[in-house]
Amino acid sequence: MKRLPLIVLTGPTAVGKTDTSIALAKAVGGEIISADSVQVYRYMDIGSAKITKAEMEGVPHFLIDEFEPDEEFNIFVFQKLAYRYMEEIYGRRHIPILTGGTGFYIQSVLYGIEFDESQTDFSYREELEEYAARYGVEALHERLRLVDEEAAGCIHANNKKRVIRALEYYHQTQHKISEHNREQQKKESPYRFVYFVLNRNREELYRRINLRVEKMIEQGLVEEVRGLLERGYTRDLVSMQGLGYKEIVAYLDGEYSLEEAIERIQKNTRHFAKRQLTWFRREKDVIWMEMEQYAGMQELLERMIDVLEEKGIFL
RNA sequence: CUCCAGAUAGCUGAGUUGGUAGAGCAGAGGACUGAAACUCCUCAUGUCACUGGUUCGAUUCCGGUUCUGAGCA
Repeated sequence: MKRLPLIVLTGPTAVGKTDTSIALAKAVGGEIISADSVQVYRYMDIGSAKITKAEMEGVPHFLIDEFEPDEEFNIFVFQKLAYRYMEEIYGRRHIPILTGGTGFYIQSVLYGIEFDESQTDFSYREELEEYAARYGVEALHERLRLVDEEAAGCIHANNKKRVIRALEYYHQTQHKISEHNREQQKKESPYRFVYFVLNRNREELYRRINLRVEKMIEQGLVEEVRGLLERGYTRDLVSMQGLGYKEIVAYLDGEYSLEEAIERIQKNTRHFAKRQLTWFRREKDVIWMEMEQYAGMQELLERMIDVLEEKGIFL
């Protein structure tokens, strides 16, 4: 069975993925699938640094602007849609390029992680949430230990969200999530893939992040958030937890000044970039591209195409 | 000028009734398998401004110096 080609292009936020993805897509005849948990939402453009129609330069893009901010979107939904689009792209004899900063999403597609068909059980989550509020996170963790000792050993009691998910998993499937995870971890990718991670030196990356946040404000991030609130999207939505959105909402609610909101967005974005790098470091078969090693886009592109040829992507 | 207050980790602060020091933030590292731009874990030797003195021992007490703030001119 011949493995299908897949290009992954990722890296920490503000590293320069968007520009690179367009150049690469044009060079290899690729179509882009966005692996970004915020750009999928409509009306969230400035804060998510969403690519504009003009910047796309005619390259097809998927999973951008496909959901309303109050629709449920998660990795399960993402994966299903990504596979659907990939099939279409292969049908056109094009190469899918998975681009975006959500490492978890990329992993789910690349390794074909299997998810249970059952729907998110919000009421059960809420029930556990209340249990934790009443008896403490330790007690909740103890409940997990009773049904899945291994998972309890891996998940810190303070990590309430993960503890709840592990309990939810057991509740829905009668199986231990730790066993499920162990099986999924063994998986080999069914694709002939190249996984590029763009990177640059930390100071430079942080400088770019700080600058980008300032630009977002100039471009009207505050107005964008105000618009979202006027449309009725509230701060408790998952989409509104996005970087830049939650802080501006808090500012508009009078919790702190605009200046402080800006500083918080910058800080939180730096932290996010750091977490992304931790994720990518752990991924296997990753090809790191240090941006400062290349004089410009042309040079970077040439190097990437060399790698693609070596790996037999164009076979 | 002041029988005034302060000078402690990159920043902001605690503290040591004299036995060489803790926090928060920043920063670094890590985890993550249906909320993932989420959530969570780990990481501090710093001439305790400088300089004399008292003391077995001073960052901690006393004197002086420098700087900062406040006040008075």
